[in-house]
Amino acid sequence: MDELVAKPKSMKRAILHGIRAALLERGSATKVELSEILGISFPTISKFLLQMEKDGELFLTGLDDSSGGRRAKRYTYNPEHKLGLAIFMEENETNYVIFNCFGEVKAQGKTAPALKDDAFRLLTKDIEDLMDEYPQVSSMAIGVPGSVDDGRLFFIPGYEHIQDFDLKGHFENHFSLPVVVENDMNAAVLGYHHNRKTKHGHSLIYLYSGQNGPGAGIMINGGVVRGSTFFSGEVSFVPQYDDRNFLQALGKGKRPEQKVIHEAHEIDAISRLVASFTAIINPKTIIFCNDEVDGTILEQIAARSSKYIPKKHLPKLVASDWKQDYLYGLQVLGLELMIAGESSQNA
Amino acid sequence: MDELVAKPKSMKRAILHGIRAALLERGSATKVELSEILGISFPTISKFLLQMEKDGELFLTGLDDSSGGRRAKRYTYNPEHKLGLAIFMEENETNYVIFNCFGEVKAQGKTAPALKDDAFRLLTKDIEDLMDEYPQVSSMAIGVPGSVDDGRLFFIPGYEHIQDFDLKGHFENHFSLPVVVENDMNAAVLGYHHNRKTKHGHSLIYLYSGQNGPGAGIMINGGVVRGSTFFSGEVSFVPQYDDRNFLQALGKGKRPEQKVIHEAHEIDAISRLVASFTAIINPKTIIFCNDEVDGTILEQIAARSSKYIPKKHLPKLVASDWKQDYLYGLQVLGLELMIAGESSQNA
DNA sequence: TCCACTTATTAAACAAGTTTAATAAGTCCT
DNA sequence: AGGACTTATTAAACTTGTTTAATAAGTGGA
Repeated sequence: MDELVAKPKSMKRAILHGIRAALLERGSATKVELSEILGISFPTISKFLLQMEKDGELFLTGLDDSSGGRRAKRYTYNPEHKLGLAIFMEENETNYVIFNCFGEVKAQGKTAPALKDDAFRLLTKDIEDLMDEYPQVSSMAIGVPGSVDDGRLFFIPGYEHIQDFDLKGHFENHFSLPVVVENDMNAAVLGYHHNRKTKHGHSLIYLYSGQNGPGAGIMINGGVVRGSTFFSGEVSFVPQYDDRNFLQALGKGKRPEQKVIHEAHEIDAISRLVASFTAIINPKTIIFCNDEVDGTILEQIAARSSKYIPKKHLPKLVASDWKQDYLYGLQVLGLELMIAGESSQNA
Repeated sequence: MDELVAKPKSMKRAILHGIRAALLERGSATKVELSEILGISFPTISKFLLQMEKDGELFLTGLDDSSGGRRAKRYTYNPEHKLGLAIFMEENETNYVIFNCFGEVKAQGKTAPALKDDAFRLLTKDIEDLMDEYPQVSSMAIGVPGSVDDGRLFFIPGYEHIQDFDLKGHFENHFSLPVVVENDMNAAVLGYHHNRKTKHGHSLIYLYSGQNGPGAGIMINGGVVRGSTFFSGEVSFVPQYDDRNFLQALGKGKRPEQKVIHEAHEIDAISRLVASFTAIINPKTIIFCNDEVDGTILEQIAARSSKYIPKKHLPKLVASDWKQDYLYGLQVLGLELMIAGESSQNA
């Protein structure tokens, strides 16, 4: 009940943000379209587009076919105007991707694993070189396999020495550009959400039964669920049988190399988890990794789940490319930062 | 990625809303305080307060002690300026409460059970009389024991004849004032949230093991969780043991009159549910009804839960007055509608 | 080809909140 | 009691987006 949202101060930024977002979402637009979409008057849109065109932030890409009168000018966002950098910190390597505003990958590569030891200096140095090569990079999105609290590495299992490290602050200071740090599962669910253009109100759960134990990224009411101690999605601990929780029921460890899910006890454990999700959150969709399940398995899970929950309430079960959703999620986060920034030319 | 928020059109309403909310939250305020809290300039605040004072919407209640200079005028919201009506639809009766902006109850009573048969006409008539007596009522908040989709009664178990009835639309048309309809558990968790001034980001779960089977109201990221088929919180169905879900584990039906939880199998079932909540959502607090548990029981549940989940991640377990939280939740919803309205005098 | 009609764009008058300067109303110290 | 200093309030100039009117650029039919 405090802090008003609609301050005229933030208008300029909000309008700019809206124009950019709308333009990127639709690929191109006319001034009238933008005015209608954003609920901003035509003259104002006009003024902003003029400045943005001067700055090279957008192009005039042609004229619409006439609908009976003067033909409308159609504008397209310049995808190369700003670039984004996404960094994936994994156990044995750190991958990076440089992408433009359309999400097209401009460059990618691999650098030293930053999590192990105190290899942050190496990573920082590598990024410095990268930034020299691509000076148009204007935001960084970093994914890490652990819990994050506003850019601080709250807890990353196996890497206690970097616990509580303010990764966001570190890079923002060093490179003077906006940085966002996010947990890998949360980034993946966000990526899926945007990629499939899921409706805003729909809740999603991304379920991953990796070798470090299963985890879930949960999205409700358009926001990622973090949990009071950043423990949300740690579904290993869900009690499922008289004397076994989800992790124990999966019987992991016995087959470290075997990724695909197929045994009956696994199906039942996952189905019980689906039932728990449904009875508690009732999500629209549960997403599995497509290297762990296939259509047949999903059908088996769906059938088994309906033993526990009325069928009509069960979520849609789908398989998706985790790696790709993860990347897309980081891109979305980075893009958001790029879009939110103010005008380059302040004249 | 559409529909801008910060339209100058909505400024007037947003400012008015902010002033009202801030004034009600703090009890009273000076112009400078409001200006700082809301981030709105002093002259603007001044202009609005002038009009609101003319309209009788607030009072000048005195002067602050000087902090070295001219003493500041202190304004207080007039709690009687508008009244709200809260209606509780229950199985055997319909209760109503008329309250002012401070949440003080001005009148209350009981009327015909509206859910049974087609007794809506009776209820509508009763409310008409009530409105004649209290013409200052300017919002209605209705609580129902079932799922609600934007004011429509999506599903109320046992009352299929009113399924899909647009309760909100019905009353808004009839009385020409804003109406909100909410599920009872959701209203309760909302009420607890506001009553205890829980931080906005914290998630809460209100757990109720009523005689119609248990249910939960869930609040995450400041919003109520509804579920894709309005099935969220139906925790009966959570699989917990080899061959029993939560409802079956509670062993309900055997003791219809016995409300208090105390048997070991109940404790374990609830503890497993707490564990599931924690592993999935990791809420800050789980609220029980104080007529179902006491401090000892809560301690037993906490102890038992820690067998399933590391202690540091377990939520705080508290008991609260459900009826009161429910009322408070409806008041909050009604108040929100009252506050959101525009100025009475449009001159 | 000219003219009536559409639709896009530009220009001018308005509206509403902010910033900055001026004024009013106190307090505290000597 | 009188002045120096603080703080609240009011007034005037400014910024920025909107509304409304005017102009430009096309289209299609006689």
